[in-house]
Amino acid sequence: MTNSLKIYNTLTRQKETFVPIQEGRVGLYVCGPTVYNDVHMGNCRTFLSFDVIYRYLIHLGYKVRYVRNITDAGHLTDDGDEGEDKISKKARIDQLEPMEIVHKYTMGFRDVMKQFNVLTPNIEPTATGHIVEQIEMTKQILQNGYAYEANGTIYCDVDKLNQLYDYGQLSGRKLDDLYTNTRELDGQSDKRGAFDFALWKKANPEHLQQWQSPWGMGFPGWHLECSAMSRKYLGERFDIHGGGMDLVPIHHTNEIAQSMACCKTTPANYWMHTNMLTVNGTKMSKSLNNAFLPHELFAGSHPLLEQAYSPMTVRFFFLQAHYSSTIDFSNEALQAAEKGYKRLMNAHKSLLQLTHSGNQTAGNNTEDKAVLQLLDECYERMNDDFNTPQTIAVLFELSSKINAYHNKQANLNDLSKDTFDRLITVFTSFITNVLGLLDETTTADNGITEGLMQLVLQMRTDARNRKDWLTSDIIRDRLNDLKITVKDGKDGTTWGVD
RNA sequence: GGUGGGAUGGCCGAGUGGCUAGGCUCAGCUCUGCAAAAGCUGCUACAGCGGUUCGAAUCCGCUUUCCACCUCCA
Repeated sequence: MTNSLKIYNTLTRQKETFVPIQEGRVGLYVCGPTVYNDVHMGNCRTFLSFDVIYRYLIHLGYKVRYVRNITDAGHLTDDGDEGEDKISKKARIDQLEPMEIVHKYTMGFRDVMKQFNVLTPNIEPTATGHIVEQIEMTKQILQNGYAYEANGTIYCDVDKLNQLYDYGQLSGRKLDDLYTNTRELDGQSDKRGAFDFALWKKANPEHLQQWQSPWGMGFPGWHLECSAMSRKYLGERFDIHGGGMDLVPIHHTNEIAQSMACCKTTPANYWMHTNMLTVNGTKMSKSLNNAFLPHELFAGSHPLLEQAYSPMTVRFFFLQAHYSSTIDFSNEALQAAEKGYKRLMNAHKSLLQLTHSGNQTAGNNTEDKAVLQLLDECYERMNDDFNTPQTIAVLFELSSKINAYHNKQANLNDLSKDTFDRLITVFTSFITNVLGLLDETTTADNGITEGLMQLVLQMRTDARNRKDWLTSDIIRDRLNDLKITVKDGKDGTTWGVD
């Protein structure tokens, strides 16, 4: 089962069978957030996508080391040499220490990830915690002759590297074409080639974040941290490197350049890229002012939002599209997702309430086989490049069957005990472990709510037995006012929270 | 201008050269004291124009159109 996993590799532009470097183990690196501001929903989508990828790899039995960095230094705001550090710019504006900014937004990011039920990576390294490694890597690249110094800044020599390998392979472009078709940029005076990029930048005295280096006071370049940290924790060559699609042409292209220049190897075998979240067809981004913050979504407090949407509704909404497709945010789509999510979770709840007679012989072989087939399909769909929308479609088909068993519209004893047990195991683990969906209606109140509900529903049942429809309907209507749905079934009455 | 990716039924969103996506909405039926929930059924699409093929929404070409990247961005 595990060896049939296929992954779309940006590097080769095709789906490939996943073969880990070390059998049974996976090294996974994902580019994390720059903590100079709140993460918006577009950022979250990427981390949610890779969360499911991480979860499924674990589910398949792999021992995974998942590294996702926190960028707390570097990353210039401008493209020119006079650019300013994002972290220090924000610090100056807010009259705060850089470390204060970084701490605040790191905490905020972790809080949001927790709300979305995103698993914590095994390591969350920070750029400022790995200055030594970045200096070391810069030294090696200089020694290998693929970098040069100009006024205290170290640039990577892309032209020379391009003789070693195809620099533009990841983005599917030739360096020559890039030269002829790229707009002229200003302020590149120190660079020998237009696509050379800084490994280490000289810092001006007023620069808030700077460190001692062999080339004077400075700070690491835009892309070096990921190369240095992935190398440190996963090795010079590891299995999967991921991130948002917008990182392909510059950031990831230059990460490959750095690894080639330093270690003569491309860092990762499989490159996975998640697509963008759009709003009204346009990419969500901070600069366009169309970015929702997670808490605005949960509270419904953004002008474009008609209502609040829960974290699990949003998680489910994202998973209904493939990670490699754009997905458009709209109230209609989210409301549909909210209902679908509840339907799925209710089916799961119903499944856990079913009891099987224990008969090992299937009462209906066709039905038994159909269920087993659907359970296998869950794996087939996920093995096909983590196709969550198709997996969810299969889970909905199983939901219809579960609901029918639950409401005595179909006979549970059509299934053998083994099939029933497998249904519970697979359905539950896909909902809970693989897709990471939590039941938001569950409350930890020591069963008080459930006890009270049983009391109320018993009173209503008594009224119904007396044909006292007035009383029974008042109870039902009042519960509806509290957003509690009463469901009269053949085996009695159950309830659920809207 | 260059490069890449799209255009699917009322909405969202998968997918494959011939076989049901799925969810939401809507209509009908069953169940029900009535409803709700649930099950079943129906509405049935692949931007346009050519071409390849026994057969194409799926492959090729052209057209229209949208988006992303080429500047930090998940």
